[in-house]
Amino acid sequence: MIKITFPDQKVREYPEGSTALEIARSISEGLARNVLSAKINGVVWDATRPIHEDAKSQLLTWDDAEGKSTMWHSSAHLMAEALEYFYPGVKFGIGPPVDHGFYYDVDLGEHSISPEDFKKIEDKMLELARQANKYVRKEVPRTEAIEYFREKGDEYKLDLLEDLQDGSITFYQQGNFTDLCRGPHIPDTGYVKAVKLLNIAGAYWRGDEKRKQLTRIYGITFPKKSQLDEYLAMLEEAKKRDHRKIGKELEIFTFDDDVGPGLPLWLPNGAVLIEQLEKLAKQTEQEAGYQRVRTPHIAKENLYLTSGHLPYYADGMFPPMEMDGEKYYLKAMNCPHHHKIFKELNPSYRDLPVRLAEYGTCYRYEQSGELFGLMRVRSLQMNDAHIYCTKEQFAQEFNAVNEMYLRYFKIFNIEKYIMRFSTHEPKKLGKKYVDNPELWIQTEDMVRNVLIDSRIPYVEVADEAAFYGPKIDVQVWSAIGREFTLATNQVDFAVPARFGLAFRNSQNQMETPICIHRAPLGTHERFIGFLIEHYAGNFPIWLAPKQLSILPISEKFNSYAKKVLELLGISDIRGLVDLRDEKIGRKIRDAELKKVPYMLIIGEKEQAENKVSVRKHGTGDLGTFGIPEIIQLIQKEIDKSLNVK
RNA sequence: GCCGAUGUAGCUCAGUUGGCCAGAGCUACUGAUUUGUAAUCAGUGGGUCGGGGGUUCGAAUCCCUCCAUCGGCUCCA
Repeated sequence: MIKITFPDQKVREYPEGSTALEIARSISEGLARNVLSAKINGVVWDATRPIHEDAKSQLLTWDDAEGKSTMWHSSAHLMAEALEYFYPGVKFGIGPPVDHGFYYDVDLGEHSISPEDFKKIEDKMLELARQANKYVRKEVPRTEAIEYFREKGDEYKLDLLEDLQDGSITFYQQGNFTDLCRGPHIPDTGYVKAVKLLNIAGAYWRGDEKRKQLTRIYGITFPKKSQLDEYLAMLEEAKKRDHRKIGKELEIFTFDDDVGPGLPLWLPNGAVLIEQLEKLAKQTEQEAGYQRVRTPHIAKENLYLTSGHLPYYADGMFPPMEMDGEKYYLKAMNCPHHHKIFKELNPSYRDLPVRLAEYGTCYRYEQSGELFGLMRVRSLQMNDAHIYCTKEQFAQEFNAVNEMYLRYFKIFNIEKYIMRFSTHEPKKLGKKYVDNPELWIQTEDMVRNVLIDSRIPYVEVADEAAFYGPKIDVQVWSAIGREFTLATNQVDFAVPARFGLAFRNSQNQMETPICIHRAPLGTHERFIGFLIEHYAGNFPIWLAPKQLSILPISEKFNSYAKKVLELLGISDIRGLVDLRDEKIGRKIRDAELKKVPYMLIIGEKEQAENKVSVRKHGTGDLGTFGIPEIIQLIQKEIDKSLNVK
């Protein structure tokens, strides 16, 4: 007998060799039907794999992320079986579960596949699923595994076997399909009740662009048909939030072929958004002791040779222009210019920290395939500043920056994010990273301590640092689920020395400052793109391009409406009058569709009483207000949004 | 940059096997209407069918090429 400990700490005894499925059945048949896999002593196992020793056990169902993963991993095998049926000789790369579904990388050889083929593959998968074929685990000696895939001619699996030790190799077989796989899998294919193939993409073998590109097929499966319908509905909803769609509808930005890819044109509404954002940032930074500077968009080659960017990152910059026998580059970052300003200021330790802020426009040559609406562009305005401080001041400065991030997140109601702390990889010192092992460790410790002390949740990832120091990136997700860096906070202990930056310390010795690169609002392009999706275009009133729309019932009230707009304008309220010869229902509809926060309706009664009827976007009629009252209402709402300390 | 898909009026789209001057709705403009909380009616205008080249008696439709966009991969200082 073995002792099984459940998550609630209850212990029960089972015969040696029992499976998670049998354990589930001993509790209830219903549970047994839902068990997809189990966590045995912290490792996810097949529900049908015998357990031979005392263990902590957690049964995994569709409600557990790991249960879903098991299902999707098995679904990848199911899709592989269907693919092999239609495309004999297909070779398989890897086929893992992902956040929403699974994919399989395949080499179709002579064949090709398009979305039109999805239906027949889905149908085949469902047919195979109905057969409820068992997923059978088999431990295989390495030589036998190699023999199997050599005979099958699958060089990708052979490549994978290169990295595997004898004794750790397992095959899983269901129906007519056998795969090299560590598992685990669901008990049989019958658990799959709904299948949807999502898209096709190219993917390099082992993620290496020098290797062959395979065809990646994405799909998702569910244990219930209704769950698939819900998922598809959710995808449709997400598409409605897409900043590219809303950005067009609300006339925020556009791209033009003659201007160039990745070079956004900000329409008047978009310009208001940026200006409001900058107004907030300037105010925040002024309070935090930053000074504003301004620098040109280009610089001579030598600046980037000094900074060390050119040898490493020339590919990411626009090619140089030649002028008077000199090469000039469009700046891809502001720091070198700011370093020069620091040098000119020639501060002593008494003047530190020096905090230089500039929302400089930078140009980066992103690969054409990388461009993505406002989220990934070639001209970008960084919410940039560089803080030069002493080692002693570092922790406090770094912490203050993090606090500024958190304050912004509160203002924008950003709740779903991850702080990603990127550190160096010692083996790559001198190549990818500046060769100064002590400083790396010392700086990373300083950053880690700040994070721990301020109890900011974070994840640490090795080998993702900047070449000049560790960094913290704030990761968020777009409406369609793509992850990207919103804000960044980087430590630089290397480049200031390259620029010969120094200050005189209290002992009258020259010392190199540490530099903190920080961009809490990332780039204004990406931040606005994110905000459009975050708010689905329903901006808080302080940001809204038009805060209200004044809607006269008929032409007779146009002049009173214009007067109201003028009065509101004196209080810095942004609005417009809908002077079109349309009925009020139409004007309201259009203002609602444009997501204008407030509509002021003006007719005979309002004009006579010197008042306005207020309708709130998405809410409806609020009743009649005097002009001072409406000003107060809006100003209160703005204060509430911005004063969140 | 790579794989795959897409590109028709300001916007959203139809035109699916090549065949009369390329269509619709919304927008815009003109007129009528003077309107009370999510679309008033009528008329008018608007398109090098992404660009270039080719096949054909004839191309939005077939082929080549370039550009852009979309989904991924790679990249992201």
